[in-house]
Amino acid sequence: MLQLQVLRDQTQKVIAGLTKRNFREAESIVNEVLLVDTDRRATQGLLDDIRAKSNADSKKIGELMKAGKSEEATTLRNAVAADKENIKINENRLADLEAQLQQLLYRIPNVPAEQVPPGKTPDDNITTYEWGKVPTLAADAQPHWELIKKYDIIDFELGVKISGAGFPVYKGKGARLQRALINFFLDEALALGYTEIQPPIVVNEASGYGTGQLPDKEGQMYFATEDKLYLIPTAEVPITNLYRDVVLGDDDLPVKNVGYTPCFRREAGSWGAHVRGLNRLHQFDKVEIVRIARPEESYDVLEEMCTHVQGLLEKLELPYRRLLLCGGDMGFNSAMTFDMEVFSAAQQRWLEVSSVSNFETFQANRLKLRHKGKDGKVQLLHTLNGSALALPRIVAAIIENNQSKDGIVIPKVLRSYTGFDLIS
RNA sequence: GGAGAGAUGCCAGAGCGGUCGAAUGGGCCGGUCUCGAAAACCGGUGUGCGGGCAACUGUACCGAGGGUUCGAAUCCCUCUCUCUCCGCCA
Repeated sequence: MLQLQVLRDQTQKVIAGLTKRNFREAESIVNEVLLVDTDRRATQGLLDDIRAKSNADSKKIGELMKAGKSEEATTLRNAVAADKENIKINENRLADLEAQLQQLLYRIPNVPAEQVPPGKTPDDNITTYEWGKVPTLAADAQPHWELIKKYDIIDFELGVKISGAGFPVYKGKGARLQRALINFFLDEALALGYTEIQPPIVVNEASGYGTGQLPDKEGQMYFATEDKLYLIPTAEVPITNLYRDVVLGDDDLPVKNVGYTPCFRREAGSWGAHVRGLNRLHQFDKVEIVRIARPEESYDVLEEMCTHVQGLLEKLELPYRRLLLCGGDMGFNSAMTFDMEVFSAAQQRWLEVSSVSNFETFQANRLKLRHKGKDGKVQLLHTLNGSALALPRIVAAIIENNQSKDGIVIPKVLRSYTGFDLIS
């Protein structure tokens, strides 16, 4: 959620930024916000004045009663009663305007950072870095959904039986590969000074609002109606919400958290040819890094996070490219996002395995996550997060790129974690 | 699931329906003292919104939401959460 103050002070800049991400209603909705806000402030001014008068009169009534001047007190009492009506009317009006404002603000996406290129589709994303050589596979190379059957390591049919489509069962070396990757990712983050968090994997409604899944995206989350709890779509939600309504001091910064959780996504209506096998699931595993930083440092932090993620891919010997997302391809909350994509030789396509974003104050404003310095000044912090990494597509890429006539070769860094070199 | 107790500022903990944004203690920050520190003493120490260049000022907030009253942290109702005991249990 954008800050009203920013909307007021930098109206044109905001509109220009929103236009960069093809948010068509930008101008009209921002103007509506400004209009409602003006009304809101006028109403509050009026309300405060009436309240001030009413408070003063009430106090006076007390004094008059004490002094025994009950007639004067009664007169004043009637005056206050009239004010009370007026207060009620304006309170309702104010609440109404605030709700309107809130709804409008919820609809406005974040303003892209300066460096974000304009554009509408993924074709407009800019490749800022590429690493590794795409392996040349044998002519009979197979996609992972064939290989997992061949080696019997991931079973979709079994998943369908006990849960449904998109809930695979990992078996034997498949399960061990999963566990190895999770541990590897966590250890790599810990080595960089991250604190490991094991959060709940269901969250309440307030948390959904805090990180921006609610309102509007409730259709993407599984919901336990009896207890009004949402299954998390990413660890970002619980880990970032740890800091909801929190004022951090200098000693609390920087915040560097890492957490492994399963993630649940309904992915309503997004099934098709491109989402075969592990490419898109209802439940998958992910190690997420979450950072909270001072505004002036957040872009350095973003770079640091990207470097970390790229390091993971390099250690896994997976060829990848780094994309700076264009305005039109960025998520609603993000000010700047880098995607890491791994090339799958067998599918002959790039697979997104990580998305690293700086939300600037967009989430912090909703969360009321602030920093209070030694000078006593309170300001919103910046939040960032990134996958480091999401498992299924990494697994898909490893299986496909490392296939050989002997079996699937486990990347060297993982071998101490898996306990085996080969899936055969 | 059953019974009871409670929810107040960074923490602990007071608070006859008006003088309570809130005693007191601790913590923290600043100062005096000191070569330095401790102790002691003095002062300061919430957030949102509105107005103001600012000093400052109006208003709201004592778990959340309603209600009674001229006036509510204080009375009433509902909800949420926490704690204790019992039951169940990984």
